[in-house]
Amino acid sequence: MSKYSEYKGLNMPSIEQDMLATWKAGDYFKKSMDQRRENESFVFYEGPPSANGMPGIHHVISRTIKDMFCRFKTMQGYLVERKAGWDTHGLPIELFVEKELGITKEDIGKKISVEDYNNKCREVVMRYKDKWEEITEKMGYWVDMSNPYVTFDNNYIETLWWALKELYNKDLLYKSVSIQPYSPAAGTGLSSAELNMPGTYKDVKDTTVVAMFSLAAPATLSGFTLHTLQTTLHETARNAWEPFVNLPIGGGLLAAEKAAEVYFMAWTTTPWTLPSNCGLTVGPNIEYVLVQTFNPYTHQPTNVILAKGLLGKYFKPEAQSGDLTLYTTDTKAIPWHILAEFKGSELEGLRYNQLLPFDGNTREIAGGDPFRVIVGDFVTTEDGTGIVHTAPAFGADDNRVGKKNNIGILTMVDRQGKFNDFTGEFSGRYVKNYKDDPDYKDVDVDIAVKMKISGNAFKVEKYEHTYPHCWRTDKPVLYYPLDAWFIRTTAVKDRMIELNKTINWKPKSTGEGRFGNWLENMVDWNLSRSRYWGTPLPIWATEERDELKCIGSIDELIAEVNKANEKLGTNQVLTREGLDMHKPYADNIILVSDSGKPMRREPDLVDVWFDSGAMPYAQLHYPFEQNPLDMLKRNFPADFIAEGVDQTRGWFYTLHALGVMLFDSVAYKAVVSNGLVLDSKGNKMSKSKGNVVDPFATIEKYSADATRWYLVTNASPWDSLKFDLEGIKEVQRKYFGTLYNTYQFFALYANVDNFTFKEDYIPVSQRPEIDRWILSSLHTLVKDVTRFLNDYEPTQAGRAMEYFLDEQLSNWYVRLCRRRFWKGEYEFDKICAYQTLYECLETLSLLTAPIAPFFADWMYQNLNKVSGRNNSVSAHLADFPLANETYIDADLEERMHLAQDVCSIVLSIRKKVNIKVRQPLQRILIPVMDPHIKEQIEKIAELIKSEVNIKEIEYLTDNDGFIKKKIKPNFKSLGARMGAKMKSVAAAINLMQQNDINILEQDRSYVLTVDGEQIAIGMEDVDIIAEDVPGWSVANKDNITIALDITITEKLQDEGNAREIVNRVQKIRKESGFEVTDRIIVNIEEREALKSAIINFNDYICAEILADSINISADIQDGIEIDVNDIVLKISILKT
RNA sequence: AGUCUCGUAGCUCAGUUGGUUAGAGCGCUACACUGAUAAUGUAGAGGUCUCCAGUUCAAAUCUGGACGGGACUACCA
Repeated sequence: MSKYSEYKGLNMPSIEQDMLATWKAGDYFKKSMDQRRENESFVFYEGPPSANGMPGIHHVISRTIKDMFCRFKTMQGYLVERKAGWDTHGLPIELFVEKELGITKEDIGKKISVEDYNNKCREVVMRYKDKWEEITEKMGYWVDMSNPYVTFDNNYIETLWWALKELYNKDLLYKSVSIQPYSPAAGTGLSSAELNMPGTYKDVKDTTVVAMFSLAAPATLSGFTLHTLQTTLHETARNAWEPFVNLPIGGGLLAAEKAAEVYFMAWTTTPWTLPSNCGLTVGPNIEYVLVQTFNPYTHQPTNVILAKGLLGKYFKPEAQSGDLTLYTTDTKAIPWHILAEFKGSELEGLRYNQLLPFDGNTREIAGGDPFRVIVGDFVTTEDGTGIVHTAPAFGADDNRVGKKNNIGILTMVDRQGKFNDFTGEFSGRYVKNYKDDPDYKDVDVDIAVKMKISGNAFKVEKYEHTYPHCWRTDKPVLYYPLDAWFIRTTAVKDRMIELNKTINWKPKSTGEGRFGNWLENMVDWNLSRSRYWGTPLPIWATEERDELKCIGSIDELIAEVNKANEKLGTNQVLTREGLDMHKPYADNIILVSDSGKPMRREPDLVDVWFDSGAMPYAQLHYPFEQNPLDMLKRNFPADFIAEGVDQTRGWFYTLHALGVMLFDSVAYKAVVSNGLVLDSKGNKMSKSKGNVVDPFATIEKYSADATRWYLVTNASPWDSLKFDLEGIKEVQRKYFGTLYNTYQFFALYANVDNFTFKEDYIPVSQRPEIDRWILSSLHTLVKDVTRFLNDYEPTQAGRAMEYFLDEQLSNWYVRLCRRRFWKGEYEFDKICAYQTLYECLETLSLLTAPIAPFFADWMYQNLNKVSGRNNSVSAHLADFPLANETYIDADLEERMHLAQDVCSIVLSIRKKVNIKVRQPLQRILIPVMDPHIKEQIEKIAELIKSEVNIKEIEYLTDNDGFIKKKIKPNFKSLGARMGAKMKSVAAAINLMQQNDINILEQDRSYVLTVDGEQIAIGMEDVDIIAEDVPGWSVANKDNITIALDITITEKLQDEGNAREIVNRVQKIRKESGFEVTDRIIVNIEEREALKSAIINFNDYICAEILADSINISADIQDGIEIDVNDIVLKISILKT
C-alpha cells in the first residue's frame, strides 16, 4: 500500500459510514480507553436523557461538546470513561403513558392497577432507545451504551436509598407542609412542569380588595408584650382628631374612640384568602406613613398605615393637608395628612385585630402567635400598599415567612376548593366556580361587600393579571398546603456557595449569576412527588407518625421485613432477586417499629432530579460494590460535565447539592452549559410550530462532522444558536472542502513522486523559508488550539483551525508552492515540500479529530496507511499534537504576513492600472521608515517578486525625498497627557507640513503652538507613514505603501508574451489529455510581434511546457487558434 | 415580575485595557486566473454598531434607563 487514496469527489456521509465500520471492526472506542488504562483519569459524567422521546438537534449540540472534550482529553493521554445512562422515572413518562392509555391520574389504581401502570411506564421509557443509540452512533458520540446506568434498576435505586439514609442520619431529611399548586377541580397537585405548559397562564379579571386591618387597642392586648409604638400610634391618631371631636365631619358625629382606630392597608387579589390571614408582612427597609383621612366607603374618619412610596395610588396630591372640616360624602379628593413616618422594621411585632373572625379561624386553631406584623424581604412597593396580607396556607412566600415568624396557619378552604363549615355565612361556598355552576356567585365580591360595610375596605376594584390554570380542567389553580418531604439544603447553603466558587463555569456568568443567585435564594428541596412511577421514599412510619425508619439498603430492608414477620406474625417474603422496589410492591411491605408497632411506607416518590443528581455514585452502585472508597475516588468528582443551560437549576443543582451534602465536595470541577438551539429565524423549536430539525436527516444529508463543526464554530456553545442548514452547507464547502482539496492536491503529486515519507525527516531549520513559515504557523496553531480546548473554548479552537487552513495553508502555502510539487526532480526541495505539507495535514487531522472525528480520522488514516509514520492506526488512538516551540518563529510569521499584505497591495495596483499578473514588471518601490520592516521584507523579497511577477524591489528611505509623508496623532499616548486639549492638538498635528515632519523626525521632538501655548510632542505621539510617491502608481494598506513601476519595456513585453504562450500551450496540453510528463514538439504560426518573445525566451518556454523544440512556421495546418495578448495565431502540438 | 443572556452589513459572527477610516465569511456585482479547476485571486456595493441619557478630550466598547429576542425561576400581595 504505497499510494494515497485519491477520490472523485467529497462525499462526507459516505466517509462517515466507512469510518463507523472501521471503528467498529477495530473496536477503537474501547481501545482508546484500554491503551490508557494505567494513566491518570479524566472523569466525565453523562447526564442521562430520557428515551421516551425522539432525540432532537438540540441533543446533538450538547453531545458534540461532551464528545469533543472527552476525545480531546483521551488524545492528551487521560483515561476518559464514558458511561451512558438513562433517566427513566418521572412525570413526563407518566403523562406520556396516561395519554397513550387515555386515562388520567385518578384512574390509576381504579381502571388500571398500579402494577400494570408501572409496567407500562417501564416499557414506554425505553421506547426510543434504539433511535437514541442510532443517533449517538451516527453523530459519532463515543459513549459506552453497552453497560448504561438505568435509574429504575434495583442497584441504582439502592444507592439512592443509601444516599437518602445518609441525609436522614444527618438530619437533612424532614417532613413538612409545603404550598404547592393544586387543582381543586381535578383534585390533584400539579407539578411545575404542568404549570409551565403553554396556555396555563391566562389573563383574568379578579375582584381585588385593599383590606384594612385594625391595630389592636392596647387594652385588648393583655397577655402579650406591649409594643410601645402601638400605644403611640393610637395616641397620635386620637390627638390628630381631637380638635374635630364635636364637628359633624365625614357624614356623622365623630366618635373619639373610633377616630383613634389605626388600620394597616393590605391589598389582595384573592379576597377568599382573607379569612385565612395570619399576618401582615412589611419590608424592613421600606418607609411607611400613618395617614389621617376618611374611609371612602363609610366616610368615617380613619387612620391608615401604608408604604410612603405608594401614597399616590390612594391619595391625590392636591388633597394633602386639605381641610378636614370641609369633608362631606360628596368630596372627590379626600383630604389627608401624614401624621408619622417609620421604617418597616419598626412596625415588626405590632398586633392587629383579626379581619374576618369566624368559628374556624381562631387564634387557637391557627396555632403559633398570629395576627402580628412581620418583616419579609420579598415585599416591594411596586403595587399594593407595601403591606402584604399573609395567608400561610395559600402562598409559598407567605408560608415561608409565616413559618419563620411562627404566625400559625389557617386553612379555611378545603381540597374541593370551598370554604369549610366554620366560615360563617361563606361556609360551603366555592372560592372559584369549580363546578361550572351557572348560578355561581363570586364569593370574592361578597367578601368585599361585607368589608365595605364594616369599614374594613379602602378600595375595591377589578384587576386584570395573569394567573395559572390547571391544564386539564382549565380552572384556576390554587396554592394549597400539602404534606411533603424535604431535604434541608438550606443547612449547607453557605458551603454550596463557597464550593461553587471553585467550579469552572462556562460561561462564567451562568455560574456566578444564574446559579449563584439561585444558591443565594435557595429554599429546601421538596423531594415528594405524589405519583406512581419513580423511586419510592425509603421511609416507613407508624400510624401515629411517632416512629420513623429510614432504610438504606436492600439487605437492611430484608432484615427489617424478617424482623416484622417475627414480631407482627406477618408472612412477607422478600429476596434480593425477586425484588421490585417500585410501587405497589414497596407499599405493601410492612415493617415493625422499635416499640413493636406496624409501620407503613410513606407513600411519596422521590423527585426524579434526585435520581439524576445522585448519578455519580448510583452509577457505581456505591457503596455496595468492592472497594467502594477506591472506586469513588477514581470517579468523583467529575472533571467535566456539559448539558444545556436549562439544567442549571436541574441537574447542575442536584449534582452540586448532593455532592456537598454527602461528601462535602463539588460534584464537578468544570461545567459547560450550552444555549438553546433555535430555528433559523430565532424561534424556539417546537413540534407544534413544525420547525424542528430532524438530526437524522441532517446527518444523513450533510454529515455529522459538518453538523458538529457548524454547531461548534458558528457561535459559542452558550450563546443560543440559530440553526440554519445553509450554515452547515457552508462549513462543508469551506472547511471540509478546502481540507479535502488540499489533501487531494497532496495525494495527486505524492503518488506521482512516490513520496511515502520514507526519507529521513529533514530538519526544519534546513527547509526553505516558506516551509519554516507554515510549520511555525502550524505549531502556533497547535498551541492555540490546545489552549482553547483546555479552556473549554471550542469555538475559538475551531475558528483558529479554519483560519489556518484557509488563509495560511490553502490560500498561501499551497498556492505559492504548487510549482514545487509538480516541477523538477524528486530531490531536496521537493521532499521538503512534501514533508512539510504532510506534516500540516497530519497535524491538522489530529487537531480536528475531537470536533470532526470522522473526516479527521479518514484523512489521518489515508496519510498514515502509506507513511506508517505514526504507530496508531486511528487518529483517536493517537496522541494530541504537542507544539514544538523551536519551530515557532514570530519574526517569520510577521514577515510572511507582511508579504501577504505587500502582494495584496501590488495586485490591487495591477488591477487598478489593468496590467495582468502574467505580464512581468520591472520593480516596486517600498518606502520604509522603519529599518526592521526593510529587513523583514528583504528576507521574503524572492517570494514577493515571484508572487506578483516583478523583477526587483527597491526601498525608499525618506532621505531620497520622494516620499510624501502623512502624520497622524497617536491618540492613545497623546490623549492621556493632553486631556481636554486633545482636539486642538490633533488638529495641529494634522496641519503639519512635510518639513515640519522632517524636523520632528530629525530632532525626535517638535513644538506645536496650540491656542498660544507651546506643546512639545515626541515621536511616540504620532504615526508617520509614507502616503505617496508622487508620479507613481501607489496604494497602501495600514502602514505599508507601495509604488509600482508600470513601464513595460520591450523585454518585459516579450517575457509577458512568452508566459502567455506557455499558458495557452498548457491549456491545450490539458485539454488534449496529455500526461503531465509527456514531451511535445510545438509548431507555431509566425507573427512578427511575437517572434522576439519566442526567440529570446525559447529555453524558458520549452522548459515550462516540456517541449523539445518550438518551430516557427509561416503556415500551420490543423492548428488550434489561440490568442496571445490580442494577437491571434495558430499553434499545433504533437507528442514526441 | 425577578435573574441571566443576546442585540454590529441582507445572513452568520469578530471587535484587545475606551483611541478617531468598525472587520471577516457567506450572499450579491464586476473583473481576473486556469497543471488544486465542483478550486482560486482582486475589486465594488452594503452600517444611525437597537434607542435615549450620562461619564470622558474621545464610546460599538464604561454607567444608568428604555425597547426587542431568548432562557430560567416565580406568579406572590
